[in-house]
Amino acid sequence: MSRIRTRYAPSPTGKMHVGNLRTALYAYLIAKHEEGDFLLRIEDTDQERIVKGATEIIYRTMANAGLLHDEGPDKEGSVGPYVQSERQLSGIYLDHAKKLIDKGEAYYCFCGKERLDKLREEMESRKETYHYDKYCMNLSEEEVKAKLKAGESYVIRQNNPTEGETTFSDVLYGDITVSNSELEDMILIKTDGYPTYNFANVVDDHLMGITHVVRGNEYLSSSPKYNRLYEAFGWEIPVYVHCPLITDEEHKKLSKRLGHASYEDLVELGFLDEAIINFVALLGWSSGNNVEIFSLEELIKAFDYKHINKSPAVFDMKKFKWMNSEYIKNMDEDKFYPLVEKLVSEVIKNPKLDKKKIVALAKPRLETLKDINNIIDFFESVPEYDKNLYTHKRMKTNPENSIDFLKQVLPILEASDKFTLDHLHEIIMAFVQEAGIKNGQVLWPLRTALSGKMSTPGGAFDIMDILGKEESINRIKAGIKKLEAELEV
RNA sequence: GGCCCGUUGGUCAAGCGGUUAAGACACCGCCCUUUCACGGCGGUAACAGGGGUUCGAUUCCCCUACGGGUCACCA
Repeated sequence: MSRIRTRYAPSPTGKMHVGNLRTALYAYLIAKHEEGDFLLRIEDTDQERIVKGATEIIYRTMANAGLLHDEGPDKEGSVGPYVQSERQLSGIYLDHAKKLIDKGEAYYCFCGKERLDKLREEMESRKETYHYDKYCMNLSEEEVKAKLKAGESYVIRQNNPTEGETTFSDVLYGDITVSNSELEDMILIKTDGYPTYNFANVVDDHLMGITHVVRGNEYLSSSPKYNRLYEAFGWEIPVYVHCPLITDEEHKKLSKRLGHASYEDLVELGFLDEAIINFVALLGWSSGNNVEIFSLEELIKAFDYKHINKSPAVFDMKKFKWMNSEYIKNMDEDKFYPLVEKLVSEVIKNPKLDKKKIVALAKPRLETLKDINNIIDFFESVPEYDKNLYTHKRMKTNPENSIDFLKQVLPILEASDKFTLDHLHEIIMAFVQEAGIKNGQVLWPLRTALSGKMSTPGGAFDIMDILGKEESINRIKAGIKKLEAELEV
């Protein structure tokens, strides 16, 4: 067995879509599982669609995701260059196309847009599927030479048989056979001299020694044409791995409109790199032994591409959020804090508040990084709230008795010189015991007055510990005032 | 429309001729608890339909239905 080589071959046309990311990930995992090579090749043969900066996005995304390539434009190997527009300069694509012409497997075509449009129209009106009609196949060698000499613009097309059938094999989908009459004489070299994706892809995969072609399901139906190209060249056909689609909740292809289309969007929404990789890996693949949380290293070890699913997978935001929260919970505080420091600073301005403590408290309850501000904003200031927040059925508290409880604890807190977690716990609990009431009867009103929120990270003690004595007491007083004002008839 | 592919609970998914058809997310209930959450325990919920093959089909074959992909000088 030769060394496995896979590649990720994106076009620099924008952000990195989740579907592409998964294709890249699977290609990476397949190679690394067997200690093979993973290459990055930029397919920029459509000069019009190139988006400036898109290549940088690809580099950045791959790096952030941890999908490090062994060879690529920025990491030269022995089969470079790794950018198709650069490869084009040496004329390899045209040379290869000409080899095919010599073998009768391709031909020059001089048909202009007008004729093609007309042809298409005619066929459509007859309800036939459009196929190029091999018109230029009938040109004699002399005619071709004359046209070339005259400088007529041309393309080179693949010459596919019209009878018989072609079979190709995919590891996941098995043998797929199509009638040759379905095969279009696809264009190999465009008028501008650039190869089409279809052609460059095959040529480069072969020249770069790619053993496993990993790509999206959408290429499944064009694969027979690729096979014919390999056969025409007499090249060894690679192992095909066509990955299933990723869809949205409506079972439609993921789109940008949903806001979770690209890797960058997900990061923007507050998802962690590791969680994204983990989740995307599980969209279409499973380890088979009930493990779901995988680091990239663990994925490499566990990944067996023969277990990739055939059916499309829905990108479920809920499960994704759960997974992200798992990663957040398990992260070291020191590593986590820098990730949210900026966000937290937008909300917590009071220099007396210990942001690290606040973050530590909020961390276990986050689904995404972005959630944090809505959870901790009350530390900065108490929001407007309804007095009925003081009502708690199980604690048997209500606005009326909350006033009493708050008034009773207030002097105890005021008298305390220490405001540490332990000490607060001690003095409040002593009071609770003495008064013969339930913990919640004093703690619930306290927490409400301190936060003005239905739910908070941590409890009354944690909040007081962070707020400090002065602010805590002010808030409790404000709570009493509010209740008195609102209960007054 | 032609061609190709797919179809196990709401979602992700185990299963690869004989199972009480796993597990996870979500949902519901209970417990824990100063709230929510976390955590623990439990529950509801699935083999698209119809024919074969077989002693026996979720597993193999065919048909239908539904879903998706593809039909460019885009990748």
